[in-house]
Amino acid sequence: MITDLEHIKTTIENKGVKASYQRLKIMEYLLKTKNHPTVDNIYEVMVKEIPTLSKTTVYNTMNLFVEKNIIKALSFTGVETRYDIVTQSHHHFICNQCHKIYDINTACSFMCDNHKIINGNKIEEVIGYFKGICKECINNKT
Amino acid sequence: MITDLEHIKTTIENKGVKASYQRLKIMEYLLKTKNHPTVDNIYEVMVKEIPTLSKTTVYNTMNLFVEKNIIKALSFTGVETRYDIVTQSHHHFICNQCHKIYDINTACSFMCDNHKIINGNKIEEVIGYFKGICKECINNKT
DNA sequence: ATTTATATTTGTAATGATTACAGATTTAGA
DNA sequence: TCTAAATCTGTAATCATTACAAATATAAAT
Ligand SMILES: [Mn+2]
Ligand SMILES: [Mn+2]
Ligand SMILES: [Zn+2]
Ligand SMILES: [Zn+2]
Repeated sequence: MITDLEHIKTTIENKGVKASYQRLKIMEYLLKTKNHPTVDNIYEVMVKEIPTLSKTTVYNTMNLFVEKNIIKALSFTGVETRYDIVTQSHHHFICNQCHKIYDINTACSFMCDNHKIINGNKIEEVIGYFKGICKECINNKT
Repeated sequence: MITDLEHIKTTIENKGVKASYQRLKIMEYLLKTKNHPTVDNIYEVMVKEIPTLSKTTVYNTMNLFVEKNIIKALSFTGVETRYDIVTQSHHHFICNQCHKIYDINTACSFMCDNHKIINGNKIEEVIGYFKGICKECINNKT
């Protein structure tokens, strides 16, 4: 996994985003931990490395990254938006107990991306996710 | 379609909800217009019939109805929660242009409800919806 | 019918995520 | 170095929703 700052720099600059120190470090964090973080998650971790960091900068950076298709914004039933460094279409499993988010990459009829039209309506995006109890939480239940 | 107030009364009382005037009228509205309204939508319409109506009552009523499985709360990517009088599992198409919400009832592999376990995680609920341009908006595009 | 207890409604204040905005700082170019 | 543009920062505003307590309505008891 490439998390070298130079590589990250070229990666985001190729997407048309100037690579400021804050943006680089936030991008590094997103690549390192692919855990669908909230703005708060990112802020809490990054402010330790960048003590002057403002939460507004995290919001601005997330919005910019989404706009430039560097990340995807996910909004599950909860309140806070979550961000996904994996932009290719995939779905998620959200644990009702520990609230962890898992990527679902197995080929699943879930995404019938092949239906381009449904009831006469033109599909541009298919959003889907599962909710339930995750593997870990099942095992931890004695 | 049964929208007679007496019928509505027994319907919601069968679900264990006392049928106050506000609750009855709100339920009547939900049954009449099955358009996945927001709290604001409901309030704006109902306050004309019940001038003393408080928006808090609409919130309280929606939360109670959801709790008692009379309606379902839907949260798409937007901000406001929408409410669905149709509680049986089905999916939706949201128009990116006119923001109308359509029910998708056609048998669609989309909902692989049959997978009870995915990657070891126990599925309790499958959430899915499509986004795109709806039939009407396509036709209105000259 | 009058009193009393319980449930519901109402209005306002609080919360929490996100955005708006303007001043401070950094970066890049002349 | 000097200047202009971009970025960052902190605070105030916004907006959906909830918390809460007082007011009202409903039901039960006398
Ligand atoms: Mn993901
Ligand atoms: Mn529906
Ligand atoms: Zn879990
Ligand atoms: Zn439309």
